[in-house]
Amino acid sequence: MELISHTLVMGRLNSSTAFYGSKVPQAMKVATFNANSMRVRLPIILDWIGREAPDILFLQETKVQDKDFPVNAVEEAGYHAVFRGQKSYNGVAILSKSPLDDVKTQLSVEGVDEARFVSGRIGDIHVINAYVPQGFEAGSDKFRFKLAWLEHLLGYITANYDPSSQLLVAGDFNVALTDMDLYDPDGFRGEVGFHPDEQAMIEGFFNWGLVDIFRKHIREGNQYTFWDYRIPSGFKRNMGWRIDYILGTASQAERSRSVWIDREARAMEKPSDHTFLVVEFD
Amino acid sequence: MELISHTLVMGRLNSSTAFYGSKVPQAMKVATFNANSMRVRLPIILDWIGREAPDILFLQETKVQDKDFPVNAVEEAGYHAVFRGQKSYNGVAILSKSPLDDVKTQLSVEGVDEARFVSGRIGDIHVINAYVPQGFEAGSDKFRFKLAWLEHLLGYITANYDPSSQLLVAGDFNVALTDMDLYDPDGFRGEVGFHPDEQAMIEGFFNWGLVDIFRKHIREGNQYTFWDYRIPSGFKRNMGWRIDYILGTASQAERSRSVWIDREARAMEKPSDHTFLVVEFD
DNA sequence: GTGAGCTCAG
DNA sequence: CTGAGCTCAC
Repeated sequence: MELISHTLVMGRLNSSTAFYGSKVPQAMKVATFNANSMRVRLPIILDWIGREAPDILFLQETKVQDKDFPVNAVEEAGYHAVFRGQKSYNGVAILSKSPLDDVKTQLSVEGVDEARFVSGRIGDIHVINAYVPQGFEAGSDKFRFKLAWLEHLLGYITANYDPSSQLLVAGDFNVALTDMDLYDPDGFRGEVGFHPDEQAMIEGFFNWGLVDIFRKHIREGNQYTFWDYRIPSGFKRNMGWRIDYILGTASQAERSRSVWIDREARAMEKPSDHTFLVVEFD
Repeated sequence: MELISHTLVMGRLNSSTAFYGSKVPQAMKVATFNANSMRVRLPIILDWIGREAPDILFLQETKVQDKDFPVNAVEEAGYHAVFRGQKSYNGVAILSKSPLDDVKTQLSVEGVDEARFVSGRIGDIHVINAYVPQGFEAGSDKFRFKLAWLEHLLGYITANYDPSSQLLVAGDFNVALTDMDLYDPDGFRGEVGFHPDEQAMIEGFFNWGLVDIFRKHIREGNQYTFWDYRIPSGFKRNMGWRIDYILGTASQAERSRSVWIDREARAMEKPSDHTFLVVEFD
């Protein structure tokens, strides 16, 4: 499908198109993936979008400066790309079949302007891609920055969007929410990534009106999107964390039909430590 | 073919073999290759020995410590390996169909014991593999060390071998001898790699009785074994140097039938900056 | 330009 | 364990 984009509504659409001027949403597929290097994972990403044809793919940890972002390869695959990167760390991108409007790539927190945020709009669908700071260690400065960044993001959302709007917030939140969401809850309770202060921040997103679309559909545990490279055979032993999310306002949660985690992408050459989380909408 | 090895002469050969106890040399193929990393070039090397089936392959710049040398892969390809490596730099190895006897891996010069030398014997054929220091810059300490190392190698040869013996000395000498042997002789005259002092040292090897087997067979220029990575399209433009050699005593030069440089190996994935130099013997 | 190995971060 | 980017050497 193609989303009805702003430019189309503005009049460039020819009269034979069914949904001209309509606000009726169309089926779409959305995915998020912490690539852990756009350049290293480019073959996996091109293969994946070739096979799965998502309408929108949110990418985190692209670890590539804008001048080196592989725009051509992405465009040859039939996608538009918006991105903001920096040297070595962080970096986010949104690939989409239809171009993104109203693009924003900055969310400065405490004067720190890391490449962790991209937002935009495709037709009536508003999208935010977030790469939440990892936080290093509970109680550390980096941990406090993580909480501040989450608070700032939520503040930005409440100030700029309405719970009744069509909004998706996807990305790597670096927080597991419940005992179902990581392989050793007792071992990590109170540690970074599984700390009550982080979880309370995420609850704030829910309280505002965002829904964890994966959890709406799937109630089982042991469903992870991240496996630490440092744990020997961690993927095979499924010692992972569910820390990547696709959140949606009520309207989006409502029209979400199915959700799945692509464990196959981990069988490819040079897998990332994360994998693809996918939501399909009616 | 299989060379008549020491162990065979010692009695393990069955009586149907033609050359039992004989000193008559058999046809063999010998090659030298500066791998510039044994680990990175392993696919190229395995492919090459699989296709070309050399009896002996001399390798330089293996850049791998002995504990990490890919012995298994080499043995699975049907070769014995002797090697001496160090971290990051230098490193030499000899792969051979028949095992090498009387292996020596040390040639300490001025107290510096870098991994630049392996010698051994297969039957009556004595072999030396040398990775001569690059020399940095004419007149530098490293340049003087290069000359000292060459002098020491020649002294070692004259002290331990006889010009009438069957001796091969192969490797990367990091010296071009004449204007035919590099792409810009006037540009590099007197520079490291094309300096009269280095050339005089190599002449010493010839004066003792070693023959540059390539040059015995091929009189043309523009025949190179090394192309500096840093020169844009240097290989395509054939801006190279002939600095790798297979030298032999008179008896070996005599029975050398043909010599060639394998430019095809440079078309493979991740080519080295050097390529294979090959001599076939009757 | 390329490889090794180091530091930093995850 | 993995990636980036740095230094070093060639």
